[in-house]
Amino acid sequence: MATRKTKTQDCDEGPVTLPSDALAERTAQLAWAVAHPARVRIVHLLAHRKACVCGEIVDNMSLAQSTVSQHLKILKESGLIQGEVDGPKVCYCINPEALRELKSLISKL
Amino acid sequence: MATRKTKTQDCDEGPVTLPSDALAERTAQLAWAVAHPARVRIVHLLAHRKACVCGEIVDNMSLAQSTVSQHLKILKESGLIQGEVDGPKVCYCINPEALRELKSLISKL
DNA sequence: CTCCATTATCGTTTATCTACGATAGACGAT
DNA sequence: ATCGTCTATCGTAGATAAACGATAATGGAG
Repeated sequence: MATRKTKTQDCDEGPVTLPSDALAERTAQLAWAVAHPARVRIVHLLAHRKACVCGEIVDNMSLAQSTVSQHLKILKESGLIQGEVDGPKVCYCINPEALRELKSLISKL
Repeated sequence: MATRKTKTQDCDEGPVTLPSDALAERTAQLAWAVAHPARVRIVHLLAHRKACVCGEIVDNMSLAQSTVSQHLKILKESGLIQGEVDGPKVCYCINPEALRELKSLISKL
């Protein structure tokens, strides 16, 4: 333990509070999912149109189709969005529960 | 076969709503700052102790000092935390405004 | 079956992150 | 001035991300 007894007026001496490892990792995981402008836009888009979208996402993003597909995969893996096959197309939609989880975890920071 | 597919039922045909580029990028930037478990822990720690902390952070994290310092730099660059030199030590504290901004941006997703 | 549209995946390149040890700089104390 | 402490930076290595084009896979239409 360091010998810091004097002049601690600047520092709060309260107990150290850290989130559990699992919580911190989940928070980081969800935050990371929206840690890219393209993914922010996708989440925003899906969150505001209640239902799914498909290749429209690509049209609204100045990125190659394969790149968008990769971002969609990342979002899907994080649980934030879900994809449903509808014929040759795929409809994506928000997973409201995961989005709520993200908001909740961030709000508790 | 049905002439009309389920698409028109599943998909909201409303206008496409996307956040402005600047907004999406700021959201991504702040999200990225907490997109690592170590940085989540640091932010959480600083947010719950009102004032600053220094090498304690290192002690509470099973990472090398240089690595922690790098994470602190990232957080500082994002604006989420601030560092104040106090003699040979450096006291870090949360930037409440930036933290509020992060929470606000995420909550609006 | 063949063609077309839609997505996902592969392979590659480039850039960035993450982690560490070593080292330099700043400061108080002796 | 020198020493010990604390923190930031440098240099490096390995892993991962981001972007693209090319290609495969799926399924509807003709």
